[in-house]
Amino acid sequence: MSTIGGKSSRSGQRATAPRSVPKASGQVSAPAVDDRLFLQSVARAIDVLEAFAQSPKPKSLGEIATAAGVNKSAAQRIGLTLLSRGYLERADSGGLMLGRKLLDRSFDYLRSNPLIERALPVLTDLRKQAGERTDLSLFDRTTIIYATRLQSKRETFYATLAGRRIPTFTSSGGRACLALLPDPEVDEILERSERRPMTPKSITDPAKVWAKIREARRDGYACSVEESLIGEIAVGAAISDSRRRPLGAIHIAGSLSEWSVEDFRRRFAPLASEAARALSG
Amino acid sequence: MSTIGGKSSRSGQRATAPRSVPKASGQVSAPAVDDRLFLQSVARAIDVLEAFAQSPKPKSLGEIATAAGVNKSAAQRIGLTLLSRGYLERADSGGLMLGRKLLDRSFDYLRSNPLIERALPVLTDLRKQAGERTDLSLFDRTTIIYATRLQSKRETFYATLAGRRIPTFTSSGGRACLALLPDPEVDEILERSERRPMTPKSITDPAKVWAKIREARRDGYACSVEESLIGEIAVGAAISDSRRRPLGAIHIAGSLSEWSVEDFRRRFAPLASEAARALSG
DNA sequence: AAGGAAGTATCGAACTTCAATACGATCGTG
DNA sequence: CACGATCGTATTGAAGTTCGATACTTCCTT
Repeated sequence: MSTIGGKSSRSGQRATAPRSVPKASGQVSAPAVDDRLFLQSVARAIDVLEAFAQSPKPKSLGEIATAAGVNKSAAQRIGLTLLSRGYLERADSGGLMLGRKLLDRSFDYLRSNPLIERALPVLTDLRKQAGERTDLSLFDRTTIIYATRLQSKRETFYATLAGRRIPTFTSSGGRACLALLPDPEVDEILERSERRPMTPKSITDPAKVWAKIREARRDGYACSVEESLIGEIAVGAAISDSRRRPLGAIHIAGSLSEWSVEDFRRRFAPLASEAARALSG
Repeated sequence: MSTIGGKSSRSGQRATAPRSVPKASGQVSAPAVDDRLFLQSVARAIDVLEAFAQSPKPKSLGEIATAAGVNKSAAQRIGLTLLSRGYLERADSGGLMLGRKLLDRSFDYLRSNPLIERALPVLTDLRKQAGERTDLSLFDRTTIIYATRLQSKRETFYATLAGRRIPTFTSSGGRACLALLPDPEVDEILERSERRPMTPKSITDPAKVWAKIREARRDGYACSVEESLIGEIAVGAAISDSRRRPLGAIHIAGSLSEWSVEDFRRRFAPLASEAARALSG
């Protein structure tokens, strides 16, 4: 997957009306841009970086070219440029891999997001009080992104990393966010979502997801049991802005080996809801 | 700060020998690139993103242009391109701010780094055993980057975020890394480091830093007291590869309000060292 | 009402980028 | 040991993509 239009997107007709550039793929959310203001080489550099999302192993220039959908010359130019800036690094094998500089940018992002700054002390207290993993997620339409994760025990690798995305409709916090939206918008998001289940227990049938969302509207929080990880239960409560638009959610996650579904909900749902309310404006 | 050559870096002489492109600024570590394989527009797009490092607030196109050292037209093109890909977002104020997609890239990076995957369970156990904050940092010559942070109590905002950089010579883990390097290389790193103290207690005098490094060579770990944050003590032990080159370090950090320097060292230095040894190969 | 700043849009020039190609080195295999 | 396949690297002519100045509109501030 990569930019669609292949060859030359902006060629030939110079005096035409503004054409919009098609988005890469996947989630359709970012705004389109007038053709003549669109920088092809920048977009392709992004394609190269994003090519590592599928498999983040070191790649040769040829592999990069294939994965990013550019020719070898472009891979060479882009690769060397990103290398010189630290966004790619040389692997011991000689190939190119993602570079440490990427961490700097995400640090800047985290630092720039006021919600995260406000939420962190609340999350910390919550984790201490609950004794279970506590996450802050950011709502991004069809997916949510975990921005901060405070684990309490040993967790799976992916349960500890910030930046991970999960379909909104399978996650407790995501459903809590959906519960704040008007019906048509929920439908649109469900429509656009990739309906592949993360676990055998994932609820993917729109009707059943809708039932969970209505439940969340009633209760003020949402719950998911083994829908993103077998053996895990989570409750989530949405954080909203002043116009009650969802910004993200607070999650509390625990293990079914230690809790019954009912006990977990009873105990932690109020904590999550209260924390989320404190952060909403 | 941005690319140096201002106007046209690669103009005129087509048939010249390869010239290297000067690095942007700051840390000199990334390799230079042959002029003719260097993508100016990609580099400028990076400049734009990096412009938010100084102050991550939303910026107008004019502010971006100034901060990144490009003209307004370039800021417009780059800004819109990055916006269309989600690496910038529109702020409520109308300006542009960093976008959530940045988190995806750093997630890919974290996921791609085998050390991090191996270290996380070790770190988790260590945090549980120590009951104090436990960090994994990556060695990057003049600076270290915190890649994973497992807090135990309420911490300052910056002590919780991954991606943060700190001068190698002030950090416990950084000094433990330096202790593995040959003398001239240490000198070179100290030379290149920005010697601005992070706190009044920061040791910046090269001779005194060297004393700490020798101490680390003797003990197998390093210690820093209030050098990056007032009231904080930390011990760090280096993780090395098969050739004993430093890859990063394990840090254990606690509060001076709860520990004396000696007690803290005695108790946690062995834990950090053992964990680091387990991860070295 | 004037002045300023912001976002947006346009355009011709030409510099930067493009893609094909070539070269030397390495590697694994027949 | 030679062969073919890939790798990273480097070069080149062509032209398309990018450049930067400029202008327009809108919105605030003074």
